[in-house]
Amino acid sequence: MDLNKLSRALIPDGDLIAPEEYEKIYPERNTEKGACVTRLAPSPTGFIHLGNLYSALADERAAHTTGGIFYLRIEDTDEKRKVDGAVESVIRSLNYFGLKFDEGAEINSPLNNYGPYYQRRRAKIYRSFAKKLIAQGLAYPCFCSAEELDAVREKQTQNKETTGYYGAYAKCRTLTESEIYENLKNNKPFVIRLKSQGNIENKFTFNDAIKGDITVTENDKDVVILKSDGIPTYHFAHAIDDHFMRTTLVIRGEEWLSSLPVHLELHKALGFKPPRYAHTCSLMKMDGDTKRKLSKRKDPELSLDYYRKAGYYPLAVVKYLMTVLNSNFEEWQLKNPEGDYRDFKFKIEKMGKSGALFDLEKLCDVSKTEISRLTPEACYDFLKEWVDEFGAESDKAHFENKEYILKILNLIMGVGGKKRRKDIERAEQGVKLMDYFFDDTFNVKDSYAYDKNTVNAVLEGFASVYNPADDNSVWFAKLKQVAAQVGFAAETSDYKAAPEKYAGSVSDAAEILRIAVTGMKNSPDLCTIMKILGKERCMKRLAEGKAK
RNA sequence: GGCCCUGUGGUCAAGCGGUUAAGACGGAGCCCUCUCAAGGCUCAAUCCCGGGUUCGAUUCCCGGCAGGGUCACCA
Repeated sequence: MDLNKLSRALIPDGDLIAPEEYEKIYPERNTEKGACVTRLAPSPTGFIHLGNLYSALADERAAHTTGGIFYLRIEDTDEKRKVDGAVESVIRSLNYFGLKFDEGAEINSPLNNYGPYYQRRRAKIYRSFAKKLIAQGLAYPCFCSAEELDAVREKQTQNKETTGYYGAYAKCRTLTESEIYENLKNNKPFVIRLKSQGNIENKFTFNDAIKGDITVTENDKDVVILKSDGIPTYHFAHAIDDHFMRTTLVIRGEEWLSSLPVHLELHKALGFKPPRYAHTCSLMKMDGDTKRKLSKRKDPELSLDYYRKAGYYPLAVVKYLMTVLNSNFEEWQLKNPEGDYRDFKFKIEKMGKSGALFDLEKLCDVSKTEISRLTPEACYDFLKEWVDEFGAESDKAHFENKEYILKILNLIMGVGGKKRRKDIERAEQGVKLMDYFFDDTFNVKDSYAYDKNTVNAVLEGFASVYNPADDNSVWFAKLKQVAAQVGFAAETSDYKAAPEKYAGSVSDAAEILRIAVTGMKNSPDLCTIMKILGKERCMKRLAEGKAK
């Protein structure tokens, strides 16, 4: 059979560039030795969740800790998956979490010499190589219909054989020249398949950057490389793109591990040196009582927009993910509390071999800690940004008064101060925490544990002696005095020694006062709160807080 | 079902033939204290099971078991 003629018949495109030329068009990158070139290669569904960020972070760190390049390629070979605005959404989401691409789709970069970065726009490259493979006898046309393939698969399943297009099942592998041209003449749709040279009996060991040595068998499936619409499958596009975009480290989910033999064979057939692979374990989620991989379809609450909306501090999300990525990150951070996570020596080899359960509680802890380290100004900016986008009207109005919010953050939340409080775990909840500082959102949540007379005696008593100029000790001394007047123990120790002698202790008096002023049993330092609220507002609350 | 990966407290996990089996989150308790938060201290809690190899296995080997992944003209 004249294979050159066949390749021209199958790929008649007149505008193809010879395969050899591409080595010159996309030369090796002149990065330093050891530099990793990595990529994020999403399909343009526009929906990215925590799992994607996790893997993107691994890519980004691997590149940027080695002086390499992190680029964005869009795998849009499946038309059905396309969503408008998806690419911008990916970039925006990643930027929000501080991850930046050096190169790629929709990135304005001087490094953009390896494009186009959309696979659909690379059709010529793929077709040029498919043509070459056909001419070499390493690929062939397959005219089987979906129905025929289904029937074969069903038969294989029944016979408990491995499903797929291989060996004797690869019907079109042995088509005669005249059969092929007859089919072409009849415009019968076809795909191009790899003519696998592998043998399923042969095992070989492959080294994965994360999993270590993995023993697999050679591929013997004649996988589709060009679909009937002339667009490549993932496998073929991956081999060509990662080669010509000069990716050195392919980091991808472990769901790809099983098709690794295909990819290796494809590289061999194309004459490419395969990149290093790192198959990451996916982030898991508890579903009932079993673990399950995070899923786009099933877990919309894990979309990155969800975290933005809930107001998690973006850096905290990244740091949480870092702890999952490299478990020694946490220790490093403990030793370098001021350290930028970018200074941590990320190692792809240190990544865990088993899927980690996503731990929301831990994320919350990291988020709280990060926010507590902020200066009041930085915290204000963070909260303000959230309020502008997601806050209620009342929140927006409150945040117009920056000085007042800063006072609250500074003194009450202890943000940035020595006496750190970790009250704010995310913007949504932090903003709510401030409600009682404003008259329109102040409401009484807790109720008094004492009778009307006692409550009112405490409130009236304190109102009559309160002076906002008092410092903390004077303020507390006055409270003790009022407490004693209504039959409470002025010293907690006295109360503990003989509870039957008192109606309560000074802390009970404080509770009454606290409920009147903040509406809650629990709050930060009351004396400071009252100073921020101002005398007028305090007196009003003391008066209105009286038991009816 | 075939094939591949994984298996240390509730969770994330150090460990890499001999350890009192780190640390973090969470839990419990105590201290501090006007309550809460924070902080300090303390405690409970782990090597999937069975065989080997070895003077000695969490660690190495084999077999189970369990969990995950994958078997498309989807990525």
